[in-house]
Amino acid sequence: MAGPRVRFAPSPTGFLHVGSARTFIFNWLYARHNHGTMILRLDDTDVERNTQQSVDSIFEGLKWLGLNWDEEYKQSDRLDLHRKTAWAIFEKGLAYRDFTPAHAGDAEKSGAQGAWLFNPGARELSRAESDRRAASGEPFALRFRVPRHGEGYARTAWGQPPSAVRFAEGKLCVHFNDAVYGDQMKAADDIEDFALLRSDGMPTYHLASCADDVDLRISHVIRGQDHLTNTFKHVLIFEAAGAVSPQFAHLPLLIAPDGTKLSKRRHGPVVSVTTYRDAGFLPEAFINFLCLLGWSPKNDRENMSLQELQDAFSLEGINRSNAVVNFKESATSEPAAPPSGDVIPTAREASGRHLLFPSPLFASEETFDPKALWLNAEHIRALPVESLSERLLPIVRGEGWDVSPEKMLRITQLIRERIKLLRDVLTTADFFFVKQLPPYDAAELIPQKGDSAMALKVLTRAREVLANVEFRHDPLDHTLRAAAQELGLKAGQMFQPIRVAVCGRKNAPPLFETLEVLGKETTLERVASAIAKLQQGVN
RNA sequence: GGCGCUAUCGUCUAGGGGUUAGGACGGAAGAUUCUCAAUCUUCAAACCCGGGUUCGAUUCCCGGUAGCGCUACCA
Repeated sequence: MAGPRVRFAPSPTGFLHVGSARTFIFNWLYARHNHGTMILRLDDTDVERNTQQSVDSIFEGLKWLGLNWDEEYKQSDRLDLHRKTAWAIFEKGLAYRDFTPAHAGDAEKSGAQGAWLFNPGARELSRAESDRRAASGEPFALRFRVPRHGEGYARTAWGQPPSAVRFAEGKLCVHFNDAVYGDQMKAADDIEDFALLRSDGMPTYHLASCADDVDLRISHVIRGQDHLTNTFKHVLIFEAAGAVSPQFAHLPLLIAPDGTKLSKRRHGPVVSVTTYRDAGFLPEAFINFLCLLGWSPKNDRENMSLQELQDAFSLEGINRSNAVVNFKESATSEPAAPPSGDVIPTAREASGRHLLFPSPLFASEETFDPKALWLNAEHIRALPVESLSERLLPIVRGEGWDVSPEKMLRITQLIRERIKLLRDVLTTADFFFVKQLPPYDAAELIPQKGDSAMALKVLTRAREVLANVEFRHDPLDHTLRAAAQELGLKAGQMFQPIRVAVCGRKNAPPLFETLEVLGKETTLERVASAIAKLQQGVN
């Protein structure tokens, strides 16, 4: 295959978060748009922090997105390649052993003066001396010998015309071109002698990443902008390894409304992909949303299918400034006690389950970026009813409610314009599923410009009339309107008490369709108990 | 501290030397309707600051400021 080869290379140190998901999606889109190859590579060289649990949750997130990849690798399987690459660089004289002990994580920031470049003495160590100390078992890190001004770099591998290393403005500079950020140049004297191999022999991220990119023939590296300045090091490694650098494209970062980077610690579950899945986002809507952060098709299109995204995607559409994922932070801060009942979906109350713990995972709708919700609603409406219904069914059943697929389909038609998240089915259509309506205030039964006597009159009449009508839309319509006229009421005044009696609330799908699905028996039962409720209130 | 990147409505963005600075979400108002939703109409809402270049800068250049990133034997 002649197309580009791109990779998504997460390090398994946590769940899949939205920023990583977007990086994955952009890589995928680029690969598919250009008939290339999508590679998944687990960058797991940090044995301390990697966990299997994290690997699992990353796969879980990717599986939900539903975007496939063509090849899969794990860096920990390829350590030999990394080491071989490192030592080849060493043999060229472009890396050296540093016997200086690693500083134990302290912040010796070298304060006022410039950045740290290398440890004194390590660079100049003769090869013989270096070999001797290594042979004696003394631990060392292998460091890259970043070309320095006045060190005769021309004698090394550097300096040939296509080199990334060149003189500019009297300084030795490293250069590369980024598809998003354009030409990038940095003085070599601002790049420290970074490590290739740790003293335990494990490759560092920089080395492993580049060695694998070479070996896997990666043509385009599309990743977060947090790697932009690392790229100077990478370009150096590629060249030292005798390889041509891939084309780089760095993505603007996704940040939280408070301007800081997204972190689970600070911002809670809204940064995890599975939260969106569990809240009832459609993967295609979530993908659509993420694509609009930091990329634009430049034609005002927003609501797009996967295929449309794939057709429209290009690196030129990526912009350079960070984008805010506009979720509500207050709703997600985890220790904040569940304040009042309104956080708890009524469906849960009704079913009497999970009552005590409104999991932050299912934080209210207001938690999510409004645009994400809007897009999700758009995608929900764009779905064929049958397929929407199929997705809703397991959610309803998961709540312990039994519905037949046939009934679910009819309900779906009534709610599809009324839900933003799949899970909203539980709060929007609950009255279709429960046998017993959750308690509601009898005052709700009272129509506009009416009193409880009017409500009683309406419901009493409705009970008589409904007992003798066929439960289909038109007969219901005619009968109830006629009843209203007969009672000298406006249609709305007639319908509202019935709606509340039957749904337990004022806001619900259209009345006749609702009654049709509910059926005569349930309807009459609920009207009867509403009448009882009213009579109770009167006494 | 050093180095780098960025800066258009609240948010996501389009645009570009001369525009009524466009779209979307969200907000407000109205229409429609048996409520809600959907739909439609309308409204409010932005070029970070200061210098240059220019007949003219929001756009180009420089400086400032702010935000973010990197500055690890993390990735």
